Amino acid sequence: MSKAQKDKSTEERILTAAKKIFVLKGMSGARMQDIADEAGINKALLHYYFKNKEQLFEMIFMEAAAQLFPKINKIFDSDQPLFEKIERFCEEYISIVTENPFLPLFVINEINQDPDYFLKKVWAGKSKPNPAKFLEQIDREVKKGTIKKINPVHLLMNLISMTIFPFMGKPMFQKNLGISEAQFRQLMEQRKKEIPAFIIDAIKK
Amino acid sequence: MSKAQKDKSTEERILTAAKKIFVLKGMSGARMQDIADEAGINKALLHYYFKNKEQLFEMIFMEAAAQLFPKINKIFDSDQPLFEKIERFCEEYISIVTENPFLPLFVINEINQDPDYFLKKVWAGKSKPNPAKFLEQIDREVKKGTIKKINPVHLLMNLISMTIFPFMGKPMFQKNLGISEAQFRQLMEQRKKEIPAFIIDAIKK
DNA sequence: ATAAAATTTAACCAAATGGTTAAAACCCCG
DNA sequence: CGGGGTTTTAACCATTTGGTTAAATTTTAT
Repeated sequence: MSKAQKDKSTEERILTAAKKIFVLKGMSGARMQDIADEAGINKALLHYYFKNKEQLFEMIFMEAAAQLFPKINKIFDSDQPLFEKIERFCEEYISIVTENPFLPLFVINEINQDPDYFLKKVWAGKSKPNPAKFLEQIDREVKKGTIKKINPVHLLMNLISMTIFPFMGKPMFQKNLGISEAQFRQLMEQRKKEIPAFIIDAIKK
Repeated sequence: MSKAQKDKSTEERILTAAKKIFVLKGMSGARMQDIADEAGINKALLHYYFKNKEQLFEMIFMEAAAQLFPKINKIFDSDQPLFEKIERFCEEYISIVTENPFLPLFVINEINQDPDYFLKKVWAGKSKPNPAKFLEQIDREVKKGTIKKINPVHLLMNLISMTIFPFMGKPMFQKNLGISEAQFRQLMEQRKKEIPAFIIDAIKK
């Protein structure tokens, strides 16, 4: 059992352990025994708290998705100017993911396993994302002549890609560029400013 | 058995089937029975051709990695001017991945499962990537004053992120933006020009 | 035609895995 | 102290899964 868990309640410890294992190995790669071990308990007690693997997985997945998605929507749906939105998105998103570096790969993975099922689950009831507002905002700026002509979808893809992908490709980048953990963190910290600057340079007239 | 496979040799059909299943479900999610079914044969024959799951998986993974990595290196290591390299990379990479949309997620996934093992395997013997040359080239352009001051590592990350990520987030983008298969292909086709233009706009003085 | 190779059938095995159970031990609160 | 919820122990079960085997059948090349 890892140190950080000793004081927490058993249920909390199970959830923390399950998150770690599921996020690391995915649904099919995770073993209930691994989760029990990680939580410092036995399998019987694990099932005493959670009926089965699927139910536990769904809790973890939903929590992970809730950590990643609603924040995007809130920023994109706000009434800030375009450039400020871009800056805020990078800032907040990189902060979240720096603390949970494996979340994006995990979530995207499981979504790819069954897009209809998981995406319906994710925006069930609450914050279904409304990219329309953000896309229209870009369109307006283009027509105003504030920024260069660009298909808003490409701009959105560029923003999200540059923000998220480095975390998914982390081991690859690290091995190929000889980057330490500390250096990687520092790079990601820089990207909070670097990406908005890059984008603004690319689109402003 | 899918139509495209009827004429191919059994071994080829197994490899095609295995690629499809492994790439879709990952090592832990893939079932030997699924591969046999997909290849239109039975499990006994599958093991008649391939000793075990690990050996088969490694062939598929190596083939997938070989499809993705060496081409990057060749472009980055060439003697073309910077802007041409960027254009060529986007062009060729998007072409490859359009025909194999699940490859990047698959490879990145398995690399994350065991970075040391898989990355050692990938650059075993042959094309270990040499990003140094590309990074130095960027540095030279910066010093020459041709492009704005930028950390080459960020530029490299931006380029690779924008090129690859949209394929990994495909279902997410499709659901959220209401994009059909045809529209997605068209968007990716556009990105062959869009990304280089975007980058060049961002960095040229 | 015949031998060799490829393929199917079908049964089987062992290990891994998700899940259950019942009894005992532990712990905390009234 | 006593009882209710918690946790352990340890055995057990059913299913899934990777892998094997042997015999029968089909295909292919000589």
